Amino acid sequence: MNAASTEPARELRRVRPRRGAPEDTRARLVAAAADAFNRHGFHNVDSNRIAKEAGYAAGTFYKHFPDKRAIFLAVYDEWVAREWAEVGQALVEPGTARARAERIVDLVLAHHRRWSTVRASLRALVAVDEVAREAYRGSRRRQLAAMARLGGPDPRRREADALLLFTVERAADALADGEARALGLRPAEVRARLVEMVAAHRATAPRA
Amino acid sequence: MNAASTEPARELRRVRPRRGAPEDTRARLVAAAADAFNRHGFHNVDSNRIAKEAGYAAGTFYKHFPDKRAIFLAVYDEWVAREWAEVGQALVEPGTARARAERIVDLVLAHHRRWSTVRASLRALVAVDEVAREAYRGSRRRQLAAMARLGGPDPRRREADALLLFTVERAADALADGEARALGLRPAEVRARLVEMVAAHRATAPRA
Amino acid sequence: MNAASTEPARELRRVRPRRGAPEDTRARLVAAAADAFNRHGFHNVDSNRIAKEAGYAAGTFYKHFPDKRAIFLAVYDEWVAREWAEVGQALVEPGTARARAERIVDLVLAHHRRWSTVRASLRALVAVDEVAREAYRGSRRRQLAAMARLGGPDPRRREADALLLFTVERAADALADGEARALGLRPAEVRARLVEMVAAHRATAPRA
Amino acid sequence: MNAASTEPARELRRVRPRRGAPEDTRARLVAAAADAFNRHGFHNVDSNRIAKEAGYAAGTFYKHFPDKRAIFLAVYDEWVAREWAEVGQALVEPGTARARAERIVDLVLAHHRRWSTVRASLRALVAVDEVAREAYRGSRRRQLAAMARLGGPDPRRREADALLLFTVERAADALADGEARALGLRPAEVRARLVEMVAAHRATAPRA
DNA sequence: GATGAATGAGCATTCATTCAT
DNA sequence: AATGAATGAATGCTCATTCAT
Repeated sequence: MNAASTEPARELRRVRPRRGAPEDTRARLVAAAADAFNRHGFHNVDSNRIAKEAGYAAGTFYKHFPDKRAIFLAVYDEWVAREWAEVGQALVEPGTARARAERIVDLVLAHHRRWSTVRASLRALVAVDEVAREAYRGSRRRQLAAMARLGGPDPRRREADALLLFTVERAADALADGEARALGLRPAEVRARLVEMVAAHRATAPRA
Repeated sequence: MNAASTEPARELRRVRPRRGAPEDTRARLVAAAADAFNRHGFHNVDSNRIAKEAGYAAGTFYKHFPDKRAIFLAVYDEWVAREWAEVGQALVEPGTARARAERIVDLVLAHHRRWSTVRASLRALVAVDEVAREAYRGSRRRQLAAMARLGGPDPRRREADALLLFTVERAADALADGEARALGLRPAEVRARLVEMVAAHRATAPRA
Repeated sequence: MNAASTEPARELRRVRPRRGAPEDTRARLVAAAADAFNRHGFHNVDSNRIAKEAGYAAGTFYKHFPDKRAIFLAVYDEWVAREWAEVGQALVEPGTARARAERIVDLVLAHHRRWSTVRASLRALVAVDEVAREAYRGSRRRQLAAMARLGGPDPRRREADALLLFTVERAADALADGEARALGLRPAEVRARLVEMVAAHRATAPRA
Repeated sequence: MNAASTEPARELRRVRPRRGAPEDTRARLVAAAADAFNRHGFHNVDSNRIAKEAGYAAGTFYKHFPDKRAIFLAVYDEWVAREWAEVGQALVEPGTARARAERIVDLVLAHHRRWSTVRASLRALVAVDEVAREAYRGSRRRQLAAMARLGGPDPRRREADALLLFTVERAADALADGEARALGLRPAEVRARLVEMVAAHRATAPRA
């Protein structure tokens, strides 16, 4: 009924009960994992540490996830879910196409800033791990399908949608992980150009 | 003076001498590493294996590289050197801007196809490792500087250059690693759009 | 008064009550454990799994058994009790010594077939675990004493009894676990020889 | 040319060189493993401990054996090789059939005393592990074939051979692991009966 | 009596790296 | 320059057991 409904309804208390609801434990583990993966990358995080940082013993981890990859993909799922929810929200808010484009670009930038290292880890994992690849691609397919629905039934635009997506994402990565700054790019200028591209794209235009 | 000069001058014999020139050993190790990293990703390759597949004993590796990261960066250096040499070559060849753009896009696509997994590994490593980050960014700075030189002294175009670079690279990644196909994108259409973007960009225009 | 009296009198209902009689719970756990131990061997079975397969939660197991070894020994006790009951029955049934011998050998073969893996686990455990050793040896002592009682008060025959027991058991193991077949032994021939040995042994002769 | 040729030619020095011949390392690991398995059983021994007790670091183990099962089977192989060599020797030594039978029984008893726990572990493993099963059965097949060769070409005796083998082994186990004593069996009497059985068996008769 | 989430010590295995030869 | 046996810290994962509910 309200935007907050995409947030976990249950507030995770700092002092956890000795025996909590599984979904709370899972959520705490995912939160700790997101943090750890984002700080150190998939391969520099170990499952014992995730558990400990979530406030649990090593073994608890494996009651909730079969392995490290699984929690990584859960982290990915959560990131995607949040990003889509917010972008979806931004798309239906009133205002000019440009205002919408600005909101979307800023949202994406914020998300990439938040998930920068996890993003890089994910792509590296996807390159090499079949299961991760399937999870990733499924998610991407749904994302592109959603974009297509926004733009009406012109299948020839699929490639245009994808290219815009790629550009915005790659630029957001560069802004998020410091590459843009290292290259001497002015963030505001990059952002402005992204906004322009998004605004120009029919997918963000109001539905006819 | 010709493209072949970027190739290793010395032909690496299959049957290596028991005690060869250091640069040959190094080259063989880098070649084996490139292959392994590209097949399995940085973290799934072990240094003993690289040595063995290059035809050496485990210890030999550490006579030529201080650690695994170092040889990974050497692989990166080689990839970049080859790509730039070829793209540089393509830029000065005669023909229309569109023909040049096609050559460049095809070159980049070929390179991304060849290095797809290493690319993903590199970005994951860069996200997390200071030394790799410096190496990567230095290389990127030089690349952007080269693009800037092509386009004349308009500093405001720096961001445009970078965005084009990002788009082409990200799209090439998607084509190379199967993401494009998984998303139902038509490779020819993606390529055509990239060619268009490159051709339209002033950096590929003949120098005034 | 009849053979069935060694069977659990109480029929274990499939749908167990949330809170049943302790002996029922125990029986269900032992049955599940027997099955699991026999399928995978003592060390490849975990107590949580036993509980779950008996239809209980992990903790319930420890309300009824102090540890995994204890339930294993309970399984052993049950196997022994059933085997003795049946063999004892066979011994008092009418017929020739040979017919009795056949019944006994077939019974033993059937039991070994049923308990083959548990038997191997037991001996491995006994070799290494003091408590299991005591339980096992007590049971064996009673068994040999029973055989001795059958044969009258000739203490010099103790070794002969034991050797027959060993031979029949070892051969039954080989038939049960596939070793005999792997060695190219003909089951019928092995059985025939066992029957002969048992028939010839005075323990199976009718009491004087 | 002499019996000693079945012994390792190379004397393993207590103070090992930092970098020895692989076969020495392997031999030391197998010796340590034999000891450990025999003391604590397969499942209560860990590979790190084997390595440490052989005087090596944990990782060294895995340079010589793929896993714990492999070294266990190597221990088994060595035990079998030694036992066969000694029994083979005893069979061709001069003397009466009875003297030969005594030597053989005593040899087998000594071996079972030495390997008692490993034997129990092996059978438990064989019950549950395909690879161990194959290794075990191959070895047993060869053993029975060797017995058959001793006794001439009477295929109907295969079962008799096997039953004798089973009886001697099982009794030797009982004597070795304390079961015989616990059952009140007199070792000398058991031994005497075994000798008798072996002497009576044609396999130990001099070749016609 | 039963639950089931949580525990935490333990274990098999890996791999970047060293160094005596 | 090359070898390759050896290292040992690290890590993913298991499982018997506990205890608050």
